[in-house]
Amino acid sequence: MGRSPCCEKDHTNKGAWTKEEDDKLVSYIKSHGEGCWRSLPRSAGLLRCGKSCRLRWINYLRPDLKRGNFTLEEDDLIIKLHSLLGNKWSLIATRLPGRTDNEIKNYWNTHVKRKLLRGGIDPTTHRPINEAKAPRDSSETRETEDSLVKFLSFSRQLQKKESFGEERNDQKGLICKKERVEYSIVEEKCLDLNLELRISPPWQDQQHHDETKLWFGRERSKCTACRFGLGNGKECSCDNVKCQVEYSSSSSSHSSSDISSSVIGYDFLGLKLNTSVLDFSTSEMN
DNA sequence: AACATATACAACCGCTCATAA
DNA sequence: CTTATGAGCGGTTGTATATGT
Repeated sequence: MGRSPCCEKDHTNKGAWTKEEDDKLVSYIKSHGEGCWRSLPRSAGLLRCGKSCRLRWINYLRPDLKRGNFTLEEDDLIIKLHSLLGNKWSLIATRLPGRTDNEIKNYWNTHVKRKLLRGGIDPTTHRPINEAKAPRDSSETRETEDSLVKFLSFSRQLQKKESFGEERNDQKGLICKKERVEYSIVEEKCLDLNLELRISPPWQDQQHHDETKLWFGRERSKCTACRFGLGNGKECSCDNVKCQVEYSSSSSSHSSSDISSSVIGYDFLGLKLNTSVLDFSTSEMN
């Protein structure tokens, strides 16, 4: 026995919303609030499916939506979050106030994906395209990070130039150099993603939490493994003394040899991190 | 000007998950 | 425990607009 349909399809409008429908939906939600989407269309006098109303409200009519082009910072954040979370658009959207999952998804598919490809990065794996199929090890983790940094730099230059009317040369997407504007982009060496992610084990104190925040912020420059709390483990590829101290203190209950199969902590989403390589697709829910 | 193709994005569809009965 | 239901998510499609030929 199949599920009953979410709404009566025969008597509902489909396709683009009219101004009148928008007004009805907005005024109804303003006076009654967001509630039962199934019954809302009838109550609001709309010949629409509840799902359609919800989508229209969330993606287009909500007053707190930020319209307009994505900023460079939003661009960077989306790329970084996607490298961590994959196609979890709703999670990504929670980190971009005023942006919806649908908007980010569309933006990704129409803009970011193409830019990554142009920069030689596989948009799915966030790794260099020519190495996308090779097995991952610590040196490649570092290369991936380097590629990401290079791409972000490239992306910024491209966006600046495009905004000043630079021409793109043929299908290869090459930039034609013009004398007019030369931007010197000083790219910070570290990825400046400040998610306030707390991947460290829950027993750790506030001081450590503050340090973790620092590390994910601009102040520290660490390898990927260290930023994910795996410092000095086999994934660690930097010689950051701070990483080594951190690793030895946070892993006092287990040896470095067994960390790969241990629960190393919980991230901000409540995902249990239990492998040496941060892989959200296989992490269990806490 | 007319047509073809590419692009952007709103909207839809089918599925999963959470929850109440 | 099972089933029905609503909410939400992510993939896909449809369509308007822009650009190229």
